[in-house]
Amino acid sequence: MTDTTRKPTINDVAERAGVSKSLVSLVMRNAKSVSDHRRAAVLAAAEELGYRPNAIARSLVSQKTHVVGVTVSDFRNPFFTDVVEGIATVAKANGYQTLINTGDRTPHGETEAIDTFIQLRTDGIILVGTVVDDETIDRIGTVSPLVSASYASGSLKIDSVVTDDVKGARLAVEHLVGLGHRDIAHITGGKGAGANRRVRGFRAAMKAEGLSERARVVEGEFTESGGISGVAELFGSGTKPTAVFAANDQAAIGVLRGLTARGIVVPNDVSVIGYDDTNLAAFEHINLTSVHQQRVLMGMTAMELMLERVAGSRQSARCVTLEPRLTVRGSSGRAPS
Amino acid sequence: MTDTTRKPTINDVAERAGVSKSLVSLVMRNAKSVSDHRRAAVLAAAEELGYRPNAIARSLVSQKTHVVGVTVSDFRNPFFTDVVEGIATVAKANGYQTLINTGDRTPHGETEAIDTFIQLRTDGIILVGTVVDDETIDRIGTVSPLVSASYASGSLKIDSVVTDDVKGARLAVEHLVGLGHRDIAHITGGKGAGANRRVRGFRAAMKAEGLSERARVVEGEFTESGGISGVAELFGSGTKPTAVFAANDQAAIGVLRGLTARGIVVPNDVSVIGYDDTNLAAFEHINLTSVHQQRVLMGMTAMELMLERVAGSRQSARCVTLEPRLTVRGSSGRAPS
DNA sequence: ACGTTCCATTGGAACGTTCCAACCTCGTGG
DNA sequence: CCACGAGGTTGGAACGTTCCAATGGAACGT
Repeated sequence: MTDTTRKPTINDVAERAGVSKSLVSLVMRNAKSVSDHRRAAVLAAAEELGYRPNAIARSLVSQKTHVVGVTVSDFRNPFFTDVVEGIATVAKANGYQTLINTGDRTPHGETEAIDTFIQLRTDGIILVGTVVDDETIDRIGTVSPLVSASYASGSLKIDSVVTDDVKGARLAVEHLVGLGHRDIAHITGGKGAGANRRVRGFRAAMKAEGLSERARVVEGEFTESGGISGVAELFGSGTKPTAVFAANDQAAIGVLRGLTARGIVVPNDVSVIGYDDTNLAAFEHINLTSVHQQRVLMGMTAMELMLERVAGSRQSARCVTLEPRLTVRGSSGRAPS
Repeated sequence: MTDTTRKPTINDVAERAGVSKSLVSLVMRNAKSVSDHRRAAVLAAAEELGYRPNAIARSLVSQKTHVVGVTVSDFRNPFFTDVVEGIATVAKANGYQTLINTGDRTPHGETEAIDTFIQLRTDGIILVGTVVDDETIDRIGTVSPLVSASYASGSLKIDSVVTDDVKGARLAVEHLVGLGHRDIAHITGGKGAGANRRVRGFRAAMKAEGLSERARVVEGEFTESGGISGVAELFGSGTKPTAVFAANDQAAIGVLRGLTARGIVVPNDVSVIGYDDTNLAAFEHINLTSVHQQRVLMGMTAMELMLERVAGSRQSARCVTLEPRLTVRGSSGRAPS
């Protein structure tokens, strides 16, 4: 009562209800061994004062925050927002909050974001499409439960959940070859999470089809401009491909744009395939054939792995692999004869 | 030294460096009145132990968390992610973290999310495109600094930042009228934030043009399906419009889709205008004329208002209005004669 | 030589909870 | 009638920081 602006504490409630703070604490956590009339009195007092338990103080003593930190490399990429949605859904269902941070796509920024989580003592950290190196991941893994989504870390300390990108790339190649394409190019995702596996998958699949020497690979990025510059390189010199497999949907959209600007018609002249099968690909006016990733499931699985770790029910590292599949739309068609 | 797994505390560092915990505290907050050799000793000890200050304990005594809670109604709408990006940028630049939560688009879910923020004692709360009612907003405003983005609350306790949607709608109408259109329809955003203002602006602008009786308004939603059903209604019966103004880009994309399905050519037969001017509108294959909102600026402004409140440098409520402008692309053209 | 000021440093009291051992008060069985 | 256990309740000690008043020197001017 001394200061009317200050938020009421457990002691204020106790005083008003005429009980000890310990009893208020028990009521707030609805313990069973509390008599009905006391419980009612406490709840009434709490209601009257507008008391809300202080999660900060609670965390300090219980050594649990019920918050998991999530770093996401790019907020604008719908792939990531879907993964985050999956994480948030499972988190909320289990009484966890999510603290979201973006590392500005740089290793340094992301490391800083992670450090903040450590200082905040989040119960765990989930990296979505991380760009930090394995050594750093390993180091953090010793300090905090850590799960990586969309990037398979080499570290033995942490869990990860990824799509089988090698297979995803193979699905794309097989589809194109089935349509009669032989000169197929891949625009990579640069240093982005999963980019390596897609390149390897592409090369392996082309080899399996006996098309190794016709496979072209050019360096790109997981962005629209990455796709545009890839097209410039592919169609500037050398044998022009009849099909382009881009490392993600945003890059594929850049490819569509680059091709249109050159007067090349999709899919009549050139077929295009993306990766992720985001909502973008599904828009009728884009209508992009794309390798589907189970994005929301990826996020949900990541959070489930985290819950196992937090509960201490599992010590060993686990890597969950999700199956890709191909969603065929209008941007891929028969190879020109 | 008793427990090797436990995280080191300020006392461990103090002991190792041979100083008091108070001095360690000073070094950690890099206060100036510390001798160089002691500072070096403390930093060395901290480094060796891998000490990271516990932000929880710090918050408890300082009564500041340096975290702001952000509720966002729909993660998948790129408009919101841009606003959040603006918030996060300014927050980070000022040493604040953002805790993001989605209320599952329901008032109840959002209220719950807000309550969690209150228990966590976030320094403030920013609502992005909120769906909760004015009364609740008002109540929360007495407990915590509160800023609403994209929705102008009637509450006098809280700050808000919105786009001048009445003017935005007028820009759309004037553009269409300038192209010779007279039968113009509007598909609304239903109960979404800002939807009302856009309807009012549309009606007012049509009236100003002397076209009140030719204005058609049908109920929609801020989603693709909202646009599709709007088209079904508009072109199912009654005078068919030559131009459709949708309440946001996602709905406009639904409109494009619905029109294409009916064999109606854009913009030759019908012109379409969206709202938000998201990245979607800019995609070459969508190429949508749209009313531009300064999304990132909206987020940045919201966070700046929050900072003023947190610093206590302002008590009175403020409502910042941002200017819309029209981005003309390929989906709007001259009215058919 | 002696106050005075200033700087570096310190221990103890907060902050608002939970946890734990201890304490009543019954009722019950021996 | 007493020992015992169980249910309900309590005060004090954590948790890991920051804040504050106090301390001990060193430097300074007179």
